[in-house]
Amino acid sequence: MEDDSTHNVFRFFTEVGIIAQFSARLIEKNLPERITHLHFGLLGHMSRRPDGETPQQLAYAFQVPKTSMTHMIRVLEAEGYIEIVPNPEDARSKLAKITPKGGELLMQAYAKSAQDAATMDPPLLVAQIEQCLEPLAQIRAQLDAARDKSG
Amino acid sequence: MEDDSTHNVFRFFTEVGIIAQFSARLIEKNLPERITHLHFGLLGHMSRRPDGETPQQLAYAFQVPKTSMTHMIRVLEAEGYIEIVPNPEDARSKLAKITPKGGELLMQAYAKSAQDAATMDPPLLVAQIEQCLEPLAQIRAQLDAARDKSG
DNA sequence: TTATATTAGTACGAAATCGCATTAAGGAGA
DNA sequence: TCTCCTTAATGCGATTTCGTACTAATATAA
Repeated sequence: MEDDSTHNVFRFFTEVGIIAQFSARLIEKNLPERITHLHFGLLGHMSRRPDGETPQQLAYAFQVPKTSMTHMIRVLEAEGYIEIVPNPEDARSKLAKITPKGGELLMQAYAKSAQDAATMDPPLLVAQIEQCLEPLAQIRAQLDAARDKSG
Repeated sequence: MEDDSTHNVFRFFTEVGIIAQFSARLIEKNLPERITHLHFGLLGHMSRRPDGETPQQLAYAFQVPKTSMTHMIRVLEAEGYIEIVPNPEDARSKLAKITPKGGELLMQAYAKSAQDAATMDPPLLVAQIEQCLEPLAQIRAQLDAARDKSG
């Protein structure tokens, strides 16, 4: 990779980092105390997996340490947004499932954040966002693949 | 914003969030204990501003609370990567400046991370990255503008 | 079967994050 | 000049993050 590409890659990471920070704030503005955008992401993830997922799977999917996931899950459970049940296939393990209350929170926060995004001033550049979507998905998939190879 | 756009916006935020997480890890792998990608970003920022910046300015630029910035700056100073000098224009304030040691760290981490990025397997999708760069910059600029209006 | 290695989750502790309240300096008005 | 208001930074404390070490259950192998 020659110098110019290197520079572009770093610039890309910088832009992505800043945008991620903004989107996190956008969502957390519409979440209760103690619930972060990662919790929101967890609820969304679980809502697509009604059978539940293990803490391990969740930690992997969200790229956070297992201990951090333990803590996040505990917060969500304490607030009643998820429930933890034993894993019938492995007594060491557990399954985390979203509750109706969690689904409710997810919907509410989604709707409010969508509203905020829609009424932003100056308006969100939806055309640019859609233009980026495919390449970003490819880049992410490639990063996933590289992670799986190296650890 | 109709439903489809809304969905795309959220999907965009999700992809961006995951990629940001990956890039953070990529860089932190080449940084000493206790130094994060945010510290790396701070050093890069300061390297372009030899006269230094106030903690306030840095907190704003990186969108973190002032108290968090106080702490990050303290870590960087304790390790000798920056120096804190009084602000000649305002005795309440201070200026944070990168030191030669900090510049050294910045270069080293940059070089190593560039190497890692270049040797990734499967390889980084540089074409897609460059394709996203402009739209991402526009999106970020627009988010900056929206932030300035509302707070 | 029993010993061994691996794996899921967590307890614990050090460090980081960040909201609230405080201190000190700057600025505006009488 | 003397108040009063605002602002820069920090002290403090509750919470979160995450590395290390541990426990319990599972898989493997002799």
